Amino acid sequence: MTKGFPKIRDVADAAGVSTATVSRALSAPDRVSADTRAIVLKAIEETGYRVNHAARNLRRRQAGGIVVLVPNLANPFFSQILSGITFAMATSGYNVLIADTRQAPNAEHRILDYLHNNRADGLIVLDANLPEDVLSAGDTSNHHPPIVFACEWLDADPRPTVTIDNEEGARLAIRHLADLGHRRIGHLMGPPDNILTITRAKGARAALADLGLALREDWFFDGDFSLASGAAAAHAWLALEDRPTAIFCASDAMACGFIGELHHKGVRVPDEVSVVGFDDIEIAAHFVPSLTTIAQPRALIGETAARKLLALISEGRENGSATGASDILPVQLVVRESSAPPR
Amino acid sequence: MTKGFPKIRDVADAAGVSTATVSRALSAPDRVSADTRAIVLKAIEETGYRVNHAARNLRRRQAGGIVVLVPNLANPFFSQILSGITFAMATSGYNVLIADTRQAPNAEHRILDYLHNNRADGLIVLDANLPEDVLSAGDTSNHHPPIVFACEWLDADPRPTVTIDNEEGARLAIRHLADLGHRRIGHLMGPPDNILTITRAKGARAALADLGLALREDWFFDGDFSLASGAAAAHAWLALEDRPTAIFCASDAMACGFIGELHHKGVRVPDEVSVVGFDDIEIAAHFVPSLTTIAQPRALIGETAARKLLALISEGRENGSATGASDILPVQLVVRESSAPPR
DNA sequence: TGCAGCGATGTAATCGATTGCATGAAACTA
DNA sequence: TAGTTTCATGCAATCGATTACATCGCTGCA
Repeated sequence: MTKGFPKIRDVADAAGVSTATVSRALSAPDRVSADTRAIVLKAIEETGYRVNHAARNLRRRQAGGIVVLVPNLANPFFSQILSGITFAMATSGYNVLIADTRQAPNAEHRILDYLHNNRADGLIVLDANLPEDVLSAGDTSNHHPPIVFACEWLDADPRPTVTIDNEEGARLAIRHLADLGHRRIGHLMGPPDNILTITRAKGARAALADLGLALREDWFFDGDFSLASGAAAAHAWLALEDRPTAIFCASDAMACGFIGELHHKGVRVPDEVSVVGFDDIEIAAHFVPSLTTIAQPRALIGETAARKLLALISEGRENGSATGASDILPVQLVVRESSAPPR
Repeated sequence: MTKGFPKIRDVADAAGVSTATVSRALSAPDRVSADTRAIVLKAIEETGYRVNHAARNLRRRQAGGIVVLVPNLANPFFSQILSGITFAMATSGYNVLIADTRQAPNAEHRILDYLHNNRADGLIVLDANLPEDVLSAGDTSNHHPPIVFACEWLDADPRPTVTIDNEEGARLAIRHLADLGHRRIGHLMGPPDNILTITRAKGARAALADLGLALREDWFFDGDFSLASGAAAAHAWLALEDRPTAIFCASDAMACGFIGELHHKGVRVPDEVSVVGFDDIEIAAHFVPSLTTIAQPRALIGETAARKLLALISEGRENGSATGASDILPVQLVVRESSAPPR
C-alpha cells in the first residue's frame, strides 16, 4: 500500500462534492442522484481512486474476508471444494483466506485467532478433527463469527453443515457389488476418528446386513484416505487366506493406491478383485482400469457452503435469528471398469 | 467482528498503563521493560483482547495479506504450490488470499483491484497468461505492491520469478528415452501460448537434435496439460501410420490420460510405447503402470516464492532498492515402469 | 552539584472511509 | 399559502490501533 494514493477526499474535491457523497455513490448508489453519481464515478476514474479496505473495514466493524480451514491443501479433493468457494465468493466483496489446519507451527493458536474475531467475518471448516477446545470455543463464546461446516461435521453439533449422503453412498457401492454377484465384500476405511469413516462404514455394514452378506471384521481394512494407505491395504488383502472378492474403498485415492500396488504384485483388477472408490476425483475416469466410484459434487459443496455462510453473515448483521438448516447433497454411483462379476 | 469486544483501551486500563505501552508490548517488545510487558500480557490474557487488524492495517498503511493468483485452483498441481506458500506464510503475520484468475465473472477487473493496491501487500502470480494490460499495469505504474512470479513467467520481464529448469527437464526426459534405445520419440505439448510449453518443447527439440534423432512435426502433439487432452492425444497417436515408440508428455496429467486411453484401445504401456511425464504428481507412483517422470519440488517452489515476496515487502518498506534475482530450482528424473526399451 | 544521555512511558494526532444527524430545496397536501 | 414530507447532500464524529514527540526519572561523568 504505497503512500501518495488518491483518497476519498481527492475524489470529493475533483467532483466538487463532499466525501460523504462519494462514499454513498459507491456503497449506496440510490442515495445519490443519478447526475451526481455520474460525476463522482468520472472523478474516481480520473483520479484512479481505489477504496482503502482497511479504513472501510475499521469503520464498518468487519473484517472483509472469510477463512477456510483446510486439513490438507495439497489434497486435490479439498482444492476442488475451495474452487467452488472462491467461485461463490467472487462477487461478494469478501476475500477468501485459507489456512491449513495441519500445518506447523502452532496451528491451533493461529486458528483460534481466526475464530475469535477481527480476522474473518465467517469461517468454513473442512476439518472436523480439530482440537476439541478450538471448535467448542466457537460454540460457547458468543463473540465469534458464523461457522459453516462442509464435508465433515461434528456429531450432535447444531451448527449448519453442508455434506453429502455418505451412508447412501456406501450403500450404493455395496449394492452395486452385490448386484454384480459378489458375496464376499470388504471395506477399506479412512482414518479411525473421522466422521466420514464412521458414516461410510456404517452405511456399508447396514447394506451388507440388509443383503444378508457376511460381515467379517478381517475384511474391514484400516486406511487414512491416502494413496499410500491404499497400497498398504493391498498387502493386507494379499496376506489374507480367505479373501473378499470385492472391496469398497472410502476414497478414490485409496482405491488407486490399492489397485496400483496389486498390479505390482501381479494381481488383476477387476479379474481377481473388484474395486469401488468414493469421490470420483478427476483421475478416476482415466485410471487403469477406470474406477467405479461414488461421485460427489465437490464444487457444489463449496459453493453451497459459501452461500450459506454469506446468508449467515448478513443475517447476523440485521438481526439475531438463527438459521441452522443443513444441506445434504446427493451422491451418485458411476460404474466403470474396476468392478465386474466375480470369477 | 462482534461489538463489545475488549479493545486496547480496556487492556491499558486493566494493566494500569497507556494504550501506547500495550501496543508496544505487542509489536515492539524490547521497547517496554520486562516487568511491564508481563503485566500487559497478563491483562491481555484476562480481558481476552485480540488486536483489531483493520485498525492496525489502517494505521500502518498496509493490507495485512498477500494474494496468490491461481489459474485453476482445482488443479492439484497448483494446490501443492499453494500449500508451500501457506506454509512459508504461516508465521509471517500475513494472510494468504486466493483468487482464481480464470473464474467468471469479470476476473480481470477483480485482479486489477488486487494489483492496484489496498487489498494486498504483495502478489504471487502463478498464471503468466493473464490479459496483457493486467500484468503490464503492475509493471509501469509505480503504485503497486511487489510481485513474484512462480512456475510460469513473462519472457523478458525483469520481475523476480521462481521456476524450475524446464529445458533441462525436457532434456533429461528425452535422453532417458534415447538411453533406453528409442530412436523415434514424440512430444505431447501443453497449451500453445504457455511459456512452459514453449520452454519444454525447446528443450525436447534441442535434446533430439543433440542426439541426432528425427525431429518430426507430426510427432509433436497438441495438448493443454489436462487429462482429457492426454486422452485425445492417444487417438492422434493411434491415427498415425508411422508412430513414435516413445512419448515425452509435458505434464503427468496428460501422460495419465494418454496411457488410460491407450489402455482402453488395447495398447500396452510400456510394451508398445514408452511414456515419460512431467511434474511427478502424487498419483504418478501409483499409476498403472507407474509413471516415469520429471520431478519438480512443488512445495519448495511455493515456499521460495513466498519468502522472496516477504523479502521484497520488507525491503520496500525500508528503502527503495530493487532485488530482482530469480531462482531456478532443480528437476530430477524419476524412472518407473512406463518407460522401457522399445520392442 | 549540575547536566547530558538514555530508557521507559504517556499524550494526542493520525490512518481513510462511513454514517448519524442536520440542512436546504423541492414536491406535495390541505 | 403555509405546513409537511421527501430527497439529496454536507458536516463532523467515529471506528481502534500506532507512533512522533514530549516527559520524567535515573545514571554517569566532569
